Formats: sequence, C-alpha cells, structure tokens
Amino acid sequence: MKITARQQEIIDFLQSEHRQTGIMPSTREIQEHFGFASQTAAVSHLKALEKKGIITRLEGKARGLRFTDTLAREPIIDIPIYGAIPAGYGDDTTPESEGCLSVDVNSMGVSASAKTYALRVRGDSMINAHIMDGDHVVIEQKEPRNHDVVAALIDGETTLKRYVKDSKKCFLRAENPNYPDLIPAQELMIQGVMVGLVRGSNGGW
Amino acid sequence: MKITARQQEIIDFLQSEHRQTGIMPSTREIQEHFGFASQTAAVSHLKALEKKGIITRLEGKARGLRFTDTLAREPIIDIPIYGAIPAGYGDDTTPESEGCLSVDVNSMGVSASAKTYALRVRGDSMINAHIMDGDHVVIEQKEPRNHDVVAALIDGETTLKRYVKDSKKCFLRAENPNYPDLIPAQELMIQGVMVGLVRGSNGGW
DNA sequence: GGGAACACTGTCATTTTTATCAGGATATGA
DNA sequence: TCATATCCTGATAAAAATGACAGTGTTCCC
Repeated sequence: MKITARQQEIIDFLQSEHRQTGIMPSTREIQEHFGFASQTAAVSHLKALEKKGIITRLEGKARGLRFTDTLAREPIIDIPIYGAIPAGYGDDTTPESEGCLSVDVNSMGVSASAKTYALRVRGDSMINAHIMDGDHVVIEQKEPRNHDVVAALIDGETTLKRYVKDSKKCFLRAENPNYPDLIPAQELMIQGVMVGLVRGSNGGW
Repeated sequence: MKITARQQEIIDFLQSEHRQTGIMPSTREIQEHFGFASQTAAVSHLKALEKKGIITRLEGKARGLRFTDTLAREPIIDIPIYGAIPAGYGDDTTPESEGCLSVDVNSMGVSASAKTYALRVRGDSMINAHIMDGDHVVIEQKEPRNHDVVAALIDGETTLKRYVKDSKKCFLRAENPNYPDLIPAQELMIQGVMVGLVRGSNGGW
C-alpha cells in the first residue's frame, strides 16, 4: 500500500492545519483548500487514508480525525526548568520556571506520574560523571540510593553531588578533584535524584 | 483569576478526552459527561475558561478548542533512533528505526526543518567529550566545522569522532587515549554533526 | 445590601459537518 | 480485457455542533 502524491498532499495539509490551529480541518475546509468542486472528494480521500492506516476516523464526530501513529508515540511530559531552587521548595510554593523541557517518557525513562523537574548545571563539579556546564539534568523527587547523583541544597543553592553511603554514614561527593570531597549528608536537604540529562547545541558545550 | 474546582473538573475532562481520542469534546459531550440538563452550561464554562486564558476557542468551528499553552510549547520533533547506519544512507533508503526520541526544538536547539537523527552510543571512545556508553546523540546532517563532534562511517559502522582541521588537512580524533588518534578524514564519509545529547535512566549509566 | 462572578435550566435558530447515492474519467495490474 | 483503485463532480439528507436569549439560585466581596 503506497501513498500517492495527492494523498501525501492531503496528509501534509492535515498536519500543518493541526499544528497551526490545534484541531483537524473539516472535510469542507479540505475541499476549499484544494479547490474541489465537491466535498465528496475530501471525504473519499480521507476514506482512502483510513484504509491505508494513516489516519483514524471517529465516525459521526465533527473533525473526528487523528493520525494513527500520533497515539502510538509515547506521551510527552513537560519538565519545568529551574535555575536555582529556593530553600522552601516542596511546601506548595512553585518556584519560578525558566522554561520547559518536553521529552517523551520513553527516551528519558521517567514515568509520567513522577515528580520531576530540570536543573541547568552550572560549573564543572560533576565533570567526572560526564555532566557538563550548561547541561540540563532531570531530577526526580525520590529517595537516593547508593552512588546516585543527587541534587542537594547547600547554602541556599542547589548543586549536584554523588551520594555515597558506607557502612555507617552518608556522604555527598563532588566528581571533580578540585572540589572538596565528602560532605556529611545529614545536614543537607536532598531534593531529588538525577534520572536524565539533556545537552543541546544552545547549552554551551 | 483563580480556577474554581468545577472549572478544574472541566479542564481535566477536556484533557483526558483529548488524550484518549485525539480530538476535543463538543459542548454536547461535555454536557452529557457532567449530566447537565442544558448544553448552555457547557458553553458558559468554556467561555469562563477562555476568559481566564486557559483555553482558546475558534469560533464557528466544531470542537474548536485548544489549550492556550499547548501552542505556547515549542513544537516537538520526532527524531528517529538508529542503532547503526548502513553504508548507503542518504540515497532515499530509510534505515530501520529503533524507536523515536521526541524533544521540543527549544531544549535541544535544533531547528524543526533540519535533517536529524539520533544514534545510540556504544563504547567509550568519546568519554573525554563526556559522551557515555548508552547515551543518545542527536546528529544533524550538515558540514562539520573545526572541533565539531561528528558521526563518521568507518568500516561499515558509524562512530563518533572529533573533527579537527589543521592548516593543511582534516582529521578525526577519538576522545579517549586508548583509541587510535588521527584518522585522515578524506577517506571517510562524515554523516553529520552532533548537536545534542540525551541520557536517560534506561540508557545505562 | 448591591454588584459580580459562578453554576446552572430550558428553548430555539442557525451553521457546520458528516455521510451517502449516482455517476465520469483515467490509470494500473492480473 | 476486466477488475480495481484513484480522483474527481453534483445533489441532497441528516446529524452534529455552535451560539444566543431569558431566566433561577448561590456565594463572595466591597
């Protein structure tokens, strides 16, 4: 089953309309766009596309169109990006967001229900964990396990550290020899565990 | 302007319907779901939500509803993930995709029109560029500039290397002392330039 | 106590949209 | 050559959906 040139034009139109307006075009709008004298032309094209599995139609519903693979795509979560997390975080107050990072749950490996946020990394204290200045790390609010990378609140600023647990105590360690090692974890507030990282060409690397 | 409990219920319904069906519910469907005796109740709720800026309505259009912030979110591009890229790539043949990486254009910094694909990194030949085994790197098909990280085809396998240009020649260099340095670039096919990186908790790090 | 937003009922006109029936013309593969 | 798919016209019925008008209470704030 191949898609004909005309059918591809229809698909492109559906896609661009949906991107721009947020809703699918009606058969009449398709008709007008292509200059069909009859609205039936649009209908039969949609039928053909449905038969080929490109679109799914919900019968009896206005604009009841959907790209079949759109639902197949993993759901996308919007992760808010915070530059720095204020001290009182967690107590209902929503810190200022510097933007949004939208990724599908599959490629990041976080569940959609998890409480996550992203942090813009400043400095190179975690360079040996291959986390660079300008990277965005995705933090999930949960209990850290040994050797997890965690976001911790130190002196009012959030920094990334390696969480290390020996037989007795818990420590936080920077992954850079230039930074002081081993900070007792008891005195600190651990805000979450790193579960992902996004590096972009605009992220300065 | 606060959202009332009832209005939040409406929002939740719109959202869940849109997720499930791909299209927005009509006023009648809202009416039926909440058990309103009158369809006007649904209409006035939508008006209230529009006034508060939650949704945008396209008047005179069936199911002409959209969450205002959905369009504010940067458009999302679907980047196909390839494990290994066959030799003849570029000649119309679409290599097998191992899945999809969906990211908004802003956080990655790639334009939606650019030809991009993602590659799962194997090995640690670029560890000093802080690219780890299991990472997904986003490759854009364009001409490399000096010191760009590029995807190159060597012996039928795609590998990442640093592109270095001195006064006379172009070389490819691994970012790991254990790997052989300096491969003449002329003999190789450079497939694209790294523009982004995604590391997930399922990506083994 | 008055005004305003909220959360509805009930009715009705109008527009928007789907859907189907009956064709015509032109390809393309068995 | 016959069947089948493509890509259309033209007309018409029916359904889906919006939109507007006139009300009824309630709550909350000034």
